[in-house]
Amino acid sequence: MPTQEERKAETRQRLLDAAADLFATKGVHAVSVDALASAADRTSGAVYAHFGGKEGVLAALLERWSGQAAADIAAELDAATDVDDRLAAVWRRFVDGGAGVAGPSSVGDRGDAWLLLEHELWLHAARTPEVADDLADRFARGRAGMGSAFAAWAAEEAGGGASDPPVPPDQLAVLAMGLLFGLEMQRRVDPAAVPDELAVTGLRLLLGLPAEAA
Amino acid sequence: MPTQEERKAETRQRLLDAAADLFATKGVHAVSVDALASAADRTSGAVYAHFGGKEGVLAALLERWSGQAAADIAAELDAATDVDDRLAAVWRRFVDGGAGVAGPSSVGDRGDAWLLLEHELWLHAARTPEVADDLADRFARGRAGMGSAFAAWAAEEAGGGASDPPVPPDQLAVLAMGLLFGLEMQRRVDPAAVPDELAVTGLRLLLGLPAEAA
DNA sequence: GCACTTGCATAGGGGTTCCTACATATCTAG
DNA sequence: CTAGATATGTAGGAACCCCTATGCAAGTGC
Repeated sequence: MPTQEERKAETRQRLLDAAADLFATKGVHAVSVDALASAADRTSGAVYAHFGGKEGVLAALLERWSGQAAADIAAELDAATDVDDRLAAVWRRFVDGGAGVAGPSSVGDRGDAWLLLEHELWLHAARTPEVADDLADRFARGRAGMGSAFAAWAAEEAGGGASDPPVPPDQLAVLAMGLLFGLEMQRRVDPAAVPDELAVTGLRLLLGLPAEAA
Repeated sequence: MPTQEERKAETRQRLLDAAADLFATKGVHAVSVDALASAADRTSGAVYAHFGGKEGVLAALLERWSGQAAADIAAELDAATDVDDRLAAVWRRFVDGGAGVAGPSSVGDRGDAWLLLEHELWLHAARTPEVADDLADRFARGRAGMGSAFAAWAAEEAGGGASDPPVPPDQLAVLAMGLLFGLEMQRRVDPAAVPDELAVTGLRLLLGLPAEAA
């Protein structure tokens, strides 16, 4: 006998999970409210009671992910030891998709769908100023995570005699995030054009390192 | 008394222009066939006679632009003289949008809408393998244009004693295009995060040049 | 000038979607 | 146990959209 609040929380979770999956794989516009609800074993009534409509679901999804991606990337950066390993890990995170995107329970078979949704959100935000502000926060958090990681390991390597990064960490994060997004866009339609090594090389160049590891 | 072929060509042009404008500003899914036709002062019948449906319009739009963007970028690269000027011009081309996007006659007031459509096409292609091939060609042409320009001016500067680019021109083009796309994505939702100088700096770094001009 | 073709308009069927009342089941308080 | 509150299911109206069938007018070949 679950309490009411638990019931409510569960359907909310189910709806968001289903939305994350369906929106990413089929596209937001291709998913009807009924289809979304039914994928969550609920009906459209629940959707409107919770979110007021499809738009509300989208907004809730955005909020749910805010910060998580940033934390994920930062964690990834701290995990590996070698510079190239770290860079490769960051790139891989982009290519393979973030963890927990489809929710903890129903991990979708295709983890790489999150980027599609990210682009869908971006497209939506680019035409809707209020949403743009949200997405700007999202990006800013991601940059902050990367930036602090860059700063940390730059300081760490300064002792090792490595060269200073050519631009301040926060700006470096903008460039790195940009490169990651843009390379992934090309890779998605033509994987051969963007081998993993090239991505690492690009990141190395932005860091002011030689193209290839010594 | 226009000939039949002229009539046909004009409506085709009108439909494509209207589609370019509407698709970019409102998004493909938000534009009905009737709305599209009516914006071109025609009716849905004409749309189906010409393109068979909305999908066909999209494909025709893609074809119309193929190569043009590539040529534009290459031309832009050749026009300026200073390296930074060239890089800034490339970046500006991205920010302000390509010329002739909305057709020669009805230049839309917002030239920057083409990137939104580019993303829309990308999103569509990422879920539709046949379309992905088309878009891959499109990207490849863009890279080829940039790559040859890079190669040309690298050779030119080799005499001047400048350092070699750190990676071959074709790979450089992949990185540069990636950076441009990714920076524009961030700029769109948060212009302050991506000042023009930062974009130029990023491109300089990819070219193996110091972050700031001497 | 006349049959023929072609380009586009018109009208409407069939399906889908969004959203809203209302009904029902489930939980909560006293 | 009962009454009320709350969460979700159910049903349906109204709008919208895609697409096809058909009509008409404008160009074309003879």
